[in-house]
Amino acid sequence: MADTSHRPENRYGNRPTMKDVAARAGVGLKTVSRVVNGEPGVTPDTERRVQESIDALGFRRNDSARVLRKGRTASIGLVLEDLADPFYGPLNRAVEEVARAHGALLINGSSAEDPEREQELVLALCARRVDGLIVIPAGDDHRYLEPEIKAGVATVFVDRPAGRIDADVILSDSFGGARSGAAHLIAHGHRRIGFVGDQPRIHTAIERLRGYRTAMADAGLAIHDDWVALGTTAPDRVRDAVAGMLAGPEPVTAILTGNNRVTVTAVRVLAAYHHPVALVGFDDIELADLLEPGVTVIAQDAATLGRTAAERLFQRLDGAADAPSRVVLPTRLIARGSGEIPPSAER
Amino acid sequence: MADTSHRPENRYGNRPTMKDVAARAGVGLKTVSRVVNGEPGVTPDTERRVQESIDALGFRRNDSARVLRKGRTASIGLVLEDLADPFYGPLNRAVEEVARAHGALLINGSSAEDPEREQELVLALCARRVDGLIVIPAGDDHRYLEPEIKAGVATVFVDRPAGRIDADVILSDSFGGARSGAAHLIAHGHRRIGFVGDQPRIHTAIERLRGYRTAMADAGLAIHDDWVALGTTAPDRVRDAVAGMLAGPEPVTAILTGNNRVTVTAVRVLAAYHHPVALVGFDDIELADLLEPGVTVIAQDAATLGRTAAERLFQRLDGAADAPSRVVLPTRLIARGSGEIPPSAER
DNA sequence: CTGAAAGCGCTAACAA
DNA sequence: TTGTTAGCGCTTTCAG
Repeated sequence: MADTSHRPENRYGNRPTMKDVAARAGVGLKTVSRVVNGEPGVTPDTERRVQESIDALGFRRNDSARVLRKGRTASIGLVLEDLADPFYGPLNRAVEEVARAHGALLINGSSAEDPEREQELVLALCARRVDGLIVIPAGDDHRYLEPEIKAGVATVFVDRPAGRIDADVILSDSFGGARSGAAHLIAHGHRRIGFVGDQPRIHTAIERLRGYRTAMADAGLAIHDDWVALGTTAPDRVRDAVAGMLAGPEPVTAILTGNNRVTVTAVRVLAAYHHPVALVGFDDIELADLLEPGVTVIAQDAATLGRTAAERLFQRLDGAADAPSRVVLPTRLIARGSGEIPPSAER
Repeated sequence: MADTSHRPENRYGNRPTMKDVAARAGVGLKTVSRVVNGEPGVTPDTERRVQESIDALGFRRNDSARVLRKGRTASIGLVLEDLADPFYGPLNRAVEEVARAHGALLINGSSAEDPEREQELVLALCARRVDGLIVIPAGDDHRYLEPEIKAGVATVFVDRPAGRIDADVILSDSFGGARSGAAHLIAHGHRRIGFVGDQPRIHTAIERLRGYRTAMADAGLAIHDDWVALGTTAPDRVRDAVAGMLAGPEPVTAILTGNNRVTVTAVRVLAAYHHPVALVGFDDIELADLLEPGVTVIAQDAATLGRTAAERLFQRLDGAADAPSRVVLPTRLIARGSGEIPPSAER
């Protein structure tokens, strides 16, 4: 145990404070503060002496104290569903880049699609006094955020709208995207089309289902009960859902999947199936173009979703006080083969 | 503009403090603190009155102030290369889960493979007084961290070792993995094998190259200069590198790629090539099993990497003072077809 | 069981 | 140009 410490013990291990630096440099506390923060009004000579003390002591400003005094933490929180889901990677990164451009750090966490965990996380972030919050909601009731928002925590929702409160939101056009996906399959001759989506609690799941229903109705096609399956994205659940649609009395000839997790599993199931079945997936997935057939998808732009949300957040932080807005980004259908497979001959 | 505020203005928008709660409940400040923190020694009746005030005022404890006083922030920092890279998603998530289990929040950021940005981020995290740091290094000199570590910031490196300082590190067996990948190709009859890797500044790139060289040497095979290409993972660079190896005077019949980003581009190039070329990729990639041929990979377990690192970090935070350790996790070769393609007939 | 006082490390406001 | 004083909102200490 080396005994080099001649500095007073303090709670951060053994960190020098501005006071220590000031003492060593033989100047006042405020002078150190000025040097550390690059404020004007310090002789080059004094500055040099202070800087020397800083280096010698290994001083690093304690931002916790600074935050307490200044009232802004220069950090924002991002709550998403799953940090490991590739869909959220680009979104996360885009938010980070905007935050960085504004000198803010990013604190983030996964709700794991659990409303309670979402709330717990969000409130923990509020206790840390993040300046703003970007939330991909898991729950559908965000009234718990009202006092926070009233207290000045800027909040933007992405990917799904807030529940029961009025707030900024950035969405992809789930309804339109799903509708065009289903219409695409119909245009290629399909009449019996299945929809495998996410849990009905999730807004996008419902919207995509609605898009599918609308396209079917527009084409005058009835939907058999067995053709719609909402639920978790667990591979087993998806596997069963797809198998069910393929095996029933009115087997589908095409499937529309509700998100990237579902698509990946559906691709696996269909690859092993004895008959060609058409597939359109919501969300683009890596390597989709190289599969045989390529996977036709309705792509959303996750990075733009994140960037737009973060920019909106910083507008709010910079004082924008207009009414909450709702931005809906378009989706894009990318035909790669799987969505253009014609209905297979009757069994 | 509603004028409901009869509370004193303070800097966080308009947030009530413990003092406000105390005043309203007609109790002392410390009593509020006790209730908020669930400390014993408060009459049920008093507690009820305080709780009522808390709810009415929408009070939320200011953790910044708490942190200043207590010295621990209950947050850890994670610096990785790119939040959008699917390889880091599971790692990130695993770290988050461990942090959560320990009641800590996760602050994270991307170094974008830029040593300066890494340092900037790390020091910003230190200024926030994160309790600990998990770093996937971009740079190769971490002496800038010495004062921080000495001051008590626990630090664990993952995926790549620290440069010029002694610290805990969790790695995958890059050397062994690459060696087995190359040996696998050799066992399948290849003699001219190329290696396309990441930038030579990156430790794993060098280790994997070394694994490749060792396997070749073990088999008594010479390596032509054109067969090794290190550089960025930009698709264009990889495309050119692969094309070069395929076109030279001594064209390769098989390729070993150095990470997931490189593999994805190599798969694209080879899919468009007129000749079958064998491929083994470092890192598993989603849907690799469904391509034709399936992509043979050397898989590392990113989640375990992250979990192990986080657990080590919390051991340190809980006082573990043993010498820095180095953990090397095994990799696993998954044969799916592309690595078992025999050398193609001479042109 | 309860509360008053001191102080965490910093910055704002003012004085010298 | 420099330093002093008074907090930021909380927890710790110690006295009622």
